[in-house]
Amino acid sequence: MGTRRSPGDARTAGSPAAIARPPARAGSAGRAKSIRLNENEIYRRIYDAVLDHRLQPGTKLKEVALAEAFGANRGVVRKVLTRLAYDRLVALRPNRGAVVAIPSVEEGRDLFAARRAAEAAIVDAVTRNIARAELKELRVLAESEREAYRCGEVRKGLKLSLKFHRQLAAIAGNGVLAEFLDQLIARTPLVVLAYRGRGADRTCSIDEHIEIIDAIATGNVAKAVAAMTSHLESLEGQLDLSDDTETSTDLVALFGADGD
Amino acid sequence: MGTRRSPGDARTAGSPAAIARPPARAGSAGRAKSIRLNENEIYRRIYDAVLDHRLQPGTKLKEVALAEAFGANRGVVRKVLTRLAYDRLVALRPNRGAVVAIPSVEEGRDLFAARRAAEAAIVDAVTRNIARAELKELRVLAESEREAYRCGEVRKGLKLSLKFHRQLAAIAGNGVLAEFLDQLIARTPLVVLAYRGRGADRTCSIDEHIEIIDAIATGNVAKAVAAMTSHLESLEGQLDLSDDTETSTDLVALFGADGD
DNA sequence: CATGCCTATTTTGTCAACAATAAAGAGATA
DNA sequence: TATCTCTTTATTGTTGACAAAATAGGCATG
Repeated sequence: MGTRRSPGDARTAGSPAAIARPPARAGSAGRAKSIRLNENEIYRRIYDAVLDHRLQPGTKLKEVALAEAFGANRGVVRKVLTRLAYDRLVALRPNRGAVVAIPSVEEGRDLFAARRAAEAAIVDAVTRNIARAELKELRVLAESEREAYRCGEVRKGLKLSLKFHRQLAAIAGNGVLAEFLDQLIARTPLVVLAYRGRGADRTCSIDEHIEIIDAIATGNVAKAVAAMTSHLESLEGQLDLSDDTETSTDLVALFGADGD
Repeated sequence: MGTRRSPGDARTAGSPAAIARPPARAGSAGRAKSIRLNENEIYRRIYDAVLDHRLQPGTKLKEVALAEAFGANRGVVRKVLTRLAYDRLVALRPNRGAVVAIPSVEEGRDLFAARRAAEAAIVDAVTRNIARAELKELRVLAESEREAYRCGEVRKGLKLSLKFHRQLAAIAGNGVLAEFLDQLIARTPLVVLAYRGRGADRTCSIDEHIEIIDAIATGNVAKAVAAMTSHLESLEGQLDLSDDTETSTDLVALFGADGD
């Protein structure tokens, strides 16, 4: 059952094989033998690939190619794609297959607004209830994040940065909110990737994380919430979410131009 | 996502056929002929059945029975169940089939807390931005809701009540938040059904909806948010979400009892 | 030379048979 | 009579073949 197409043409950043390969660097560079992976593992691989910026928005995800890459059945891949579509990480167009989702600017803005709402509630609860040990853990986490960035390990830093937000949600102790935030966090990298402006490499500024922790330690709820809110606003501010974009908008801009 | 236990046994309130039948009263009482339904319609039917309190938590949903009821393939039913599981409306136990979800007390509390956070953000945005026409629409909606309850049409009233909350989300204009709220709204009836205390029939008190509208009309953001918050708290207050329940707790209580 | 139509190939969607697992029931034994 | 085990039945899970749709490429035509 040949994928006979030449490797050259898919200029897609992540070839199926590259996605299938675990995030680790190529130890035995030769063959990533694709041992049979089960549904959850496949899901996790693709999920992580999106979080790691290894999958560009718009990349087509063909069922057979993925099936081969993961050494799995096509039906399994199909189920995974369905789950990812539910997470809004991929878009499933009827009869036309799956692509990595391309969030619209509006979706991007809504996403950040939703994060502000959710994380404000989380920080509120955390500030009222946090134990000393949990606070300590947060500091340790932030410290290793800073360390990762200092050593230039951006991917690890990014991962720890996400973990910081998740950890806060866990401390807040609301499973429903935590799950929602998880979905929002997973979608954020796609927005960042699609709309990053000039120098927006560091997704979360580490200093702001520490500011948040300090504010929480204060016990001042309003201050802690404000710290989180401004952190998210600063993150959003690094993006270019002005009204244009949207593929069709290219045409609109073209027609609207006075260049005739 | 635990949800094990089946204390009262699935004394299946809704037979598959009853679920399949559209919410309308039996016009031609004889055979609900079950014309082939597609995936989305089946999904909607079950979804509505949960919202309408026609499906009790814990009811077993067998694949073949549903397939026959809907005149559909088993594979289609399976996909629908997967989607519903993602919505947390059904619990999918490996190799043991699907049941209508039985939310835990903790999940119930988290759900209401999440609703407070989400709807506070929504009311905040709405109060700042609402147009006169939209305000008018809200009043009309609340009025027809009151009318439905006055005429004893509880099911219609309940549906309009949910619509009120959704409408607010729509006015707020944040698609991501609206979608999240939609999921929370869908799960609420299950919590109500599982934990309703004494006389908790009216799920949303209509007067409180009108109070919310009035507060929004004022333009006072804090007041509007407070109105929504207290509305949700009053709703939650009608439930019995004390710490017990949870099947395992039955055992604990049993062993802990001094009856020996 | 560009454009529209038609065929070939790729890709997705559906289904039905088969396999694996859990529930139910019968029978035996203490 | 209660309990345990073994067999039978019912239900879920998986796979592969088949059908339908969309894309891509070639061909004729204006």
